[in-house]
Amino acid sequence: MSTTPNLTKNQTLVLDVLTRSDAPLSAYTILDKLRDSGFRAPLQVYRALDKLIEMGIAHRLESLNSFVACAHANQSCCGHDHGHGHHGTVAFAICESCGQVNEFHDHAIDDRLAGWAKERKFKPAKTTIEIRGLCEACMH
Amino acid sequence: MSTTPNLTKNQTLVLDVLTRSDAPLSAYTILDKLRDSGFRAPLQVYRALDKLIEMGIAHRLESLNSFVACAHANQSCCGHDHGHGHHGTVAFAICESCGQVNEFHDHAIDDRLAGWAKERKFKPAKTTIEIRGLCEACMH
DNA sequence: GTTCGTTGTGTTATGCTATAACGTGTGGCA
DNA sequence: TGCCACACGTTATAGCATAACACAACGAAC
Repeated sequence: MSTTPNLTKNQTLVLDVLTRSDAPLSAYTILDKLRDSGFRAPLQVYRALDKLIEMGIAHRLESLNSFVACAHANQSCCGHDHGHGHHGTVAFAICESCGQVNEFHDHAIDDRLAGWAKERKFKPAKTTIEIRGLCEACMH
Repeated sequence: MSTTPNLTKNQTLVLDVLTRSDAPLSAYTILDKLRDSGFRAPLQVYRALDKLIEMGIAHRLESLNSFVACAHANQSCCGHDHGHGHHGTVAFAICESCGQVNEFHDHAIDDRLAGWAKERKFKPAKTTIEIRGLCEACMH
């Protein structure tokens, strides 16, 4: 049932690193972690990331210049399966203390943004929602 | 009634450049535009930008690594005046063809994000909402 | 199977974005 | 006067991203 196309060797390596990490990673950090696997240049990382993001398996966090594996890969959303649990726009809550990221989505927000866009005849291609702050564990 | 503190010389210069531009500018582009005014180093721009953003007079567009003047400076929002028209979170619609940016805010979205945060005891510090796409004029 | 286009890959070089570290100058204020 | 806070100036460096070129692997069409 999975619509995941087979990943290439480099894509698999990058995705594995992201999946094993509990915090976002920069492209250069990923590169360092993959030197033993034969990676030598940033482009090898960026090219793999581009594809993973295009497939919806990874996300870029704009406010951090770094990357995470999709937390909802291969999950359907609210009964609809669009491939990789592709649910409208994804939002991120990023703890500035511990670095942990919480990925979620909210149809009400999607609708609201879609409504704004429709009114103005603006055609959305990609939407970024990132909340930076402190998670419960770090507020003490 | 304005709560704007007096801006320093460098802050004024940077804000003027942003205000005159009809599209976001990168820090280095601002630097180039201010060489004749005596600017020599990126830090002069970044320091001014930091203050302007702190005051809410300018915004950073995370997905573009660039900056705009606040479109709502000195305006109150829905009857409430919090200084610089400080209304919850601001969202941006960015046209990837012409570069124009539309700044807006939506209380329903604010409420929704605040609700999510409250449920998880997450304390938001700064929220980024950016829609990239095509504006009406560029869709033809 | 050969030809050809597409896609992934490897490598070098370069450009853009942002901050560290240090020093100077100025104005307010006890 | 002496101190503090803050803006400013400068050099150097760190961190993020892509251009340009070359080669290899694969599949489709003939």
